[in-house]
Amino acid sequence: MNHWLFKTEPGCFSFEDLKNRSNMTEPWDGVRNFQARNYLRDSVQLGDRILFYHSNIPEPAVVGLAEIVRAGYPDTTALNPNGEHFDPKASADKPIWYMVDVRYVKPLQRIVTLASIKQNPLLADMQLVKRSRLSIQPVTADEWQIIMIMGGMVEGMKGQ
DNA sequence: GCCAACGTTGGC
DNA sequence: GCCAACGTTGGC
Repeated sequence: MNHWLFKTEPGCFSFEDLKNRSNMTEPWDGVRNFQARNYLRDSVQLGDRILFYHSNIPEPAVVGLAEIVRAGYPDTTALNPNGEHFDPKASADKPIWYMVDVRYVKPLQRIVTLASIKQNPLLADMQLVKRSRLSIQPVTADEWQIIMIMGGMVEGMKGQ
């Protein structure tokens, strides 16, 4: 199983919004970056776990956990000329863009801010630190575990 | 709202 | 196929 970090602007779609969706599930569409697309198309698998990250706010942070409930499939919002994610180069035959479905799991006990991630030398190699603009990022098992500890999700380590 | 980082586009 | 120009992201 792989781990990922998915970024979103909470003003656009937040972790709370995900919780309020039917079945707490939402298609993760509109990704228009090739590197992120490649992850969605080729690497993200059913059951993979997600760090849900809020960007573009005063205190950017990982706020909760989600999971993949459907692996990559064509992002049809690229075919809708009236939608904001329309791409004239995409077609049903060659969709270009891909999406996955994600489901709400649970919030972190404590959010893990970008500032605290940057301060942790064990997380210095995280994509979030090194390539901050990428909206879909792989997270290693070690990094995941550290975030879980920082987020108060590991028994006996709350309050650290 | 500024600006650095960086991905994408397009002229040659 | 190089690389300058341009657009977007996202932290601050």
